[in-house]
Amino acid sequence: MIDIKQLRNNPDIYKDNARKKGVEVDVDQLLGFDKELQELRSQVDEKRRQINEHADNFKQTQGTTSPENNEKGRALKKEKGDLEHKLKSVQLQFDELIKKVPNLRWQDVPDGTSEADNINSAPVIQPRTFDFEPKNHWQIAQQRMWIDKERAAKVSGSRFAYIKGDLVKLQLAIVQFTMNVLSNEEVLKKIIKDNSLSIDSTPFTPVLPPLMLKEFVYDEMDRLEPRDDRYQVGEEKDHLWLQGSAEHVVGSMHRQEKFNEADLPIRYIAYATSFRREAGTYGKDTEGIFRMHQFDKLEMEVLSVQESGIEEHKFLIAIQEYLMQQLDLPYRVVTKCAADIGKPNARGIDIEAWLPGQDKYRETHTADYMTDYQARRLKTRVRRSTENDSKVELVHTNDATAFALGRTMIAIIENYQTANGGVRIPEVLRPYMGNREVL
RNA sequence: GGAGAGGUGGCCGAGUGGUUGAAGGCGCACGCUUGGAAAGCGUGUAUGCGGAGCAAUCCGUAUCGAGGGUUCAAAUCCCUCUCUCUCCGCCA
Repeated sequence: MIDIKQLRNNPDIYKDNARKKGVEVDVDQLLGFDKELQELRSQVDEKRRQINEHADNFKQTQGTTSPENNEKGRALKKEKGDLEHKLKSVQLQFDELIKKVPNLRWQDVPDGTSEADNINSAPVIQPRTFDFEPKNHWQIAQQRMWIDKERAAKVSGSRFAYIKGDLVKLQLAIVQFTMNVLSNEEVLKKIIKDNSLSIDSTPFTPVLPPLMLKEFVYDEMDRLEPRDDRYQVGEEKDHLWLQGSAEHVVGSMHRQEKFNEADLPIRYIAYATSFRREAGTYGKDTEGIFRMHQFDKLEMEVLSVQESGIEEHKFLIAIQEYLMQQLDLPYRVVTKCAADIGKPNARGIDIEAWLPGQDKYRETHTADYMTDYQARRLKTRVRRSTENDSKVELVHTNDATAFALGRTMIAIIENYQTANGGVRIPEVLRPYMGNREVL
C-alpha cells in the first residue's frame, strides 16, 4: 500500500504513475474519502474527549453519581457511536480504493505499454553453437525417463509431473550449491566488491517456509490477486492459500515486527514448492515442465533500511548473474518497463536463459524491489537511532529468484546436451553429484 | 479430537473497575564520577492519527493478542475468535 500522506501532497505523480503502469484508479475519489475521514476522525476524537472528561468528574467521588449524570454519559456515548459508524463505512471504502493505487516506479524504469517494451541486454553469456540439431528438454528428458507427465496426469491432471532419477539428483545438487554460495560471506563480499556496491555482507539464512498462508496476510503482501492464479485450501474451514512463490510466505514472516537497525539487513534463501493455477495459459508451453502447477524454487528475500533498498535490489540481481555464470548458462538481462513490473513493484528485472531447444530466451529469474509498499500493510518496521533521536520507519523489501529449479534444469539439459543425447553436468555441480561428469 | 494454562512496553514481569501509557527489573541512551573503564548515582527511554509552534516541545485521541459487549468509566467484568504452551489421544 502507498503512503496516503505522499499522495495528498503529490496526487499528480500518483495519477501519472498509475497511468504509466496501466492501472485504473480514481485518485480524486480517494482524496475525497481521505478528507472525509480526517473530519470524522477529529469529530470522534472530540466526542471521546467529552466522554473522558465526563467520566473524570466521578473520580473524586469514587463512583457516587446521579441518574442525570448517567443519562448524560449515555447520550454522549450514543453520539460517539453514530459518528464511529459513519467513520467505519468511509474507512472501508477508503481501504478498498487505496489498495488499488500502485507503487511508484523507480526513476530509471523505462516507459512502455506491454512486455514488448521491455529492454533486453546483449547476451551476457553467449549462446553456444551446436554442430548438431539441439533437442528440447522434453525430448531428452522423456527419452531418459526423467519426466513422467502421463502418469502425473492420471493422478493429478495436466501440468503436473513426476521428476525422476538423475534429474532429482541434479535438483538437489543445485539446491546445495546455491545454499552454500549464499551462506558464504566471502563469496558475497566478492560480488559486492565486483559490483561496486556499498552494503553489508550478511549471509543469507536458509529457510524452509510453510507453504500455506492466511488470506489476509496474502492480501497484505499484495500478492493474493489475481486469485484465479491461486489455489485455496479448505475454503470454508481453514481460509488458507497455497503460496505462489516463497516470497509470499517469507516476506510476510516478520509482519507486525519492529527491528533494531543493527538487525538489518535480514537475508533469506528459501527452498519451497510454489503453486500456480496458470489460469489463462491454456495451450501455452504445454511441452515438458516449463510451466507447471507446482514447481520448486530457491528464492531470496531481503528486508533492509530504506537507503540500501536499491542496492540490495542490485545485489540480488548481481547474485542471480553470478549464479548463472557459475552454471555457465547463456543469458541476458531484461529491464522491465512500467507496464510490466507489477503493481507493488518499484523496479523489476528478469533474467532470461537461452534455450537452444526452443531457439529462444525464456524467463528463469525475476527480481522485485518493492520499496516500503509491502511493509506498510505488514507493519514490518525498524527503529532507527541517531544522536538523541529515535524514529521508527518501514523496512524496504526485495525478493528475487535464486533458481527456479524446473526451468534451470531445462536450461542445463538444453545447453549441456551432447550429440548422442547425453547431458554434461555443469562443473560447479559435480562435487554434489559424486564428481560425475554426465547425467 | 479431549482437558488445562496463558498472550501486558525492546525484553522480563506487576497489575480484578476510576489516581495506570501502564509499578519494578533488565537492556539501551545521555550526564555525574574516573587518568580511562567497571561499579555507583542521576535523568531519559512505545507507536498511530489530528491540532498548535521556526523549533526543543506541547495539547487531544487511540493502542495491554483481535473483534464485540456491560458501565458515567475497562489492561481489569462478559462473549466470540485467534495464537502459544502443558498433559492425553491420533499420526509423518
